[in-house]
Amino acid sequence: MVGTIRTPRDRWIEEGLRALAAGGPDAVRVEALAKRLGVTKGGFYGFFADRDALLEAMLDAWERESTDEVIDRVEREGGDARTKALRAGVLTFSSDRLLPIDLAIRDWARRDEAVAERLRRVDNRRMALLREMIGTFCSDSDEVEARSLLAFCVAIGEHFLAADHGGRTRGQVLARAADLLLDRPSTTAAADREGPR
Amino acid sequence: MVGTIRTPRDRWIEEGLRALAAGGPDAVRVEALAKRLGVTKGGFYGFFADRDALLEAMLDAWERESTDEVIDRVEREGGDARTKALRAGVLTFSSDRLLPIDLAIRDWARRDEAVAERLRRVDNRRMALLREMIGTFCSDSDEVEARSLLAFCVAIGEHFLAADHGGRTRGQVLARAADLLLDRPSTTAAADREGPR
DNA sequence: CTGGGTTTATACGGTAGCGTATACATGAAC
DNA sequence: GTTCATGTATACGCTACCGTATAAACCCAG
Repeated sequence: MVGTIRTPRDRWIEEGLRALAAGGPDAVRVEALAKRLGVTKGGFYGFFADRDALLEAMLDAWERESTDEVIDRVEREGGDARTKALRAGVLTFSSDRLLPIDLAIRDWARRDEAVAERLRRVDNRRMALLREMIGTFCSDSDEVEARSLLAFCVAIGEHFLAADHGGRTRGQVLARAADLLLDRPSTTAAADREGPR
Repeated sequence: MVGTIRTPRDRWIEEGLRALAAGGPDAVRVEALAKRLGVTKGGFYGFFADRDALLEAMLDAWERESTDEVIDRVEREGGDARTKALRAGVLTFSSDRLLPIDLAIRDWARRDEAVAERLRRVDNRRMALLREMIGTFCSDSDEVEARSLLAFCVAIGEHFLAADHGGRTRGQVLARAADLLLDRPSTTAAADREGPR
């Protein structure tokens, strides 16, 4: 090793993910990233063969970060299944950093089969966590699957929806939806109902 | 009127929506549309001031088509609330034409406030239909809202999810999820099998 | 058949981005 | 202090696209 690396490979990936989150894959442009990093694109092609190689590396980083790292951390901190699955969801879907990247990749996957394949791997691991959590209070495996899908869809779909809720906040409605999905008596009930089934 | 219009304004909008559905707003490029229409961009600037004007017109067309037209048709064909809301959903979310446009606009709305505002108008009308349908069998308005949100999120989120379901098809799991949301006894009850519906 | 308005083709200048080539700068090793 | 690999700046050719200008093609009215 001789010359000091001022802008290492990881910085390009990090900045690329930021651009992806902000504007989708089309917004990941080598010269724009360089400008944001305060350098020119001179060094870029030492780390990456071309723009596509950066996109691949970004997806690698995202995939690792949103599966292994999240799961490692969840396992390390322990707790029961419900606690762990909840923490996994929080780590992913409440992260100002990971969430926008996640959403951008979901849209990207609709148009690129290779991206869809990666997303499938990640989503399957997340679904496994959801099944584990919901399986703690529901024994019908078909219903576990349905509730897990509902939970996952709401975690994602919520961010693609623009509807208002007549005086209620989105958070309030989501809380009530979680009660339904997790088969909890509603915490805000009036003349109250009960969860399905 | 003299010269015949070979490529009327609507053709540009239609082709623009196709490009939007296929590749997002960045894929709507004047010269690319012209090529697909078999002309050059010569006539484009007679109909539109610039590319942004086309994007606006596309959004206008989409907004009208996915609210007024759907709702007119639903009302015209009649039926009870449940039937009508269901038909509205089918018209929008089972359309090979409208669905991909809808999804593309949802992603677009995350980055453009003006698009988000339009989406809010459309989504609010759709939510109203859902509330109406779910209100026919559920009286707690908070729960109606929660179930409507869940239904909407699953209708959208489903397309942004890549997970598998362990032997089941996505359709089967969705059918069971619909049973839960609509408070129907499951049609695929506990111990048995068979397809959706 | 001719005139005139409308649509389209073609050509242009400008910007932005990719990928390459090449020279410069840096700092650890010797 | 020299060496030298490595990261960086700069310049280049190329392509794609935008928006404008202008000329050609077209079609209907008269």
